[in-house]
Amino acid sequence: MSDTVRTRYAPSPTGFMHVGNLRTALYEYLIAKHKDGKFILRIEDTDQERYVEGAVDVIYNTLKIAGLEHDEGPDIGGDYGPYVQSERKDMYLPYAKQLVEAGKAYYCFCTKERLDSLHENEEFSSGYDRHCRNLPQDEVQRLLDAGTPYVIRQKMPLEGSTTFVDSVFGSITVENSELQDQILIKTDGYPTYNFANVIDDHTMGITHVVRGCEYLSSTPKYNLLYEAFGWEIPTYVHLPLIMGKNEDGSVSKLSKRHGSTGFEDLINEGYLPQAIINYIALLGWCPKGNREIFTLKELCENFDESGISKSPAVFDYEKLAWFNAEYIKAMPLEEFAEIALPYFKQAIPDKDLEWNKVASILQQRVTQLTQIPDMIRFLDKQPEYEKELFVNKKSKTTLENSPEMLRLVIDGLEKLPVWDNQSIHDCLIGIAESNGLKNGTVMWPARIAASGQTVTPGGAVEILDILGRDESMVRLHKGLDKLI
RNA sequence: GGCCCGGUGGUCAAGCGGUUAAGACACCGCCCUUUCACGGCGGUAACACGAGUUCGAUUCUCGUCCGGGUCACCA
Repeated sequence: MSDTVRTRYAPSPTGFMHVGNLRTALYEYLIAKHKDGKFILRIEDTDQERYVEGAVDVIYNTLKIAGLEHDEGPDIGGDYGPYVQSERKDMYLPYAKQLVEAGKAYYCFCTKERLDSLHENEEFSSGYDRHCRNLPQDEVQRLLDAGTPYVIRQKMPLEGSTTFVDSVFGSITVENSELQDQILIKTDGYPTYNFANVIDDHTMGITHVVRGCEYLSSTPKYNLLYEAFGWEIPTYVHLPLIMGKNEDGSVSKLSKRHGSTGFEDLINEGYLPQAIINYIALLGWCPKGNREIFTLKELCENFDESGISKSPAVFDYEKLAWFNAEYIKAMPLEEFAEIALPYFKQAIPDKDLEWNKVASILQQRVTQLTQIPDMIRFLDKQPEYEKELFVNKKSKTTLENSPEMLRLVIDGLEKLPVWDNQSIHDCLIGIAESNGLKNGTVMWPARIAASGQTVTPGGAVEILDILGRDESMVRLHKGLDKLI
């Protein structure tokens, strides 16, 4: 086997892609691609009870939108298939039996009920008493022949300790007495997650096992399995958890109550895939320099495991929004206009404005696409407004001088031969100049009359331009009427 | 509760025995500007606590406290 790095993303199809999972997938991708390795997708569907229709497509879609293209997987094949655990079902039992023969595992015939009752007994608070661990060979055979339901459990050493090295957390030692004789094969014949993982990772040639650090404490069991088979232990990379901030200020593992935690939810809230990827890449990993904006390709080039942090990180929607705004500002106008169009139509379904102009005034001030409708609705229907809006200290506008300003503006604009940004601009600036006024003194009333609100995307000139001559004149006159 | 892991400003974080303890988001102020925003400049704000090692600890060791994870026929 070559020394190519092979990582795998092994989600179970639940129909929901949590950002924590996505971040794991991202790091797996980056670790592989940084070294020109392979990123493999494997579907872990050994839990038949939790199967969700269409959930696999959610995984494909997310990876595609996020740009995390896998090199091998159920949909595209590869040399190590099949890539769906349920299709590999028959592979696991022989391995488990091999362990039984080697004395590293054993059949357990305990019923669920008996185990449950053990839970209530303090003496066996672990919920297991190793009842079947030393069953005589002939008794085992007798029960097997009788068709008694069984599971196969891993036989943990009763004493000593197991040490493993994680490339993020370093060396970790656990007493073997802490380890339960975990189930390898369930009654239904399916392997448990932990067992299937080891078999699959080994048979698929996975070199780096990347996963959330909730698996840190079960890693010794994995190693005991690798050792029992005489297999090479992969490099472990355990990632710190992503937390969410609670209302009382405390933190806990990121979940729905903290807001949107699904990739799809975030997209629906107007965040760009690249911005999400960029942000979560930096949640738990720090590049060498001070740069923060990275394309996926640049992340691949710059990623290195030594920058992964050990402590959990709180997901911050404000920082995500900042990244999002940066990505929006950086894209070509045409591209922004295209992705923003649905939001334009949402606010103004019936009118056909010059969307490129709308996009150009919006692009520099949008942080989430979903904010767009509220920002531009006034272009379609002017909101009711109070005449007090005309008063602005900084622009030196009052209820007294505003009517005059509007008259000047109306007179000036009426004479314009062409209605475009440049002409309107020159006209308004000209009015200010020839009357010895601040630009703002002219612009403020014009913008208020044109929009009906104090905060607008773009200034008076842009808004008048977009509204067009007719609508502009109607609004300016209406503003004037309001004042006199 | 046992075991494992972590603890630098509100958040993400750099640091790896000697620093004025970076940078980013957020916040505040100023400038620019036809508003808001953008942009520019500046500011507030941190090494959980207590011992020890050391000439010297944010950095190393131990304890305390706090936070998290894990103890399934779930993954």
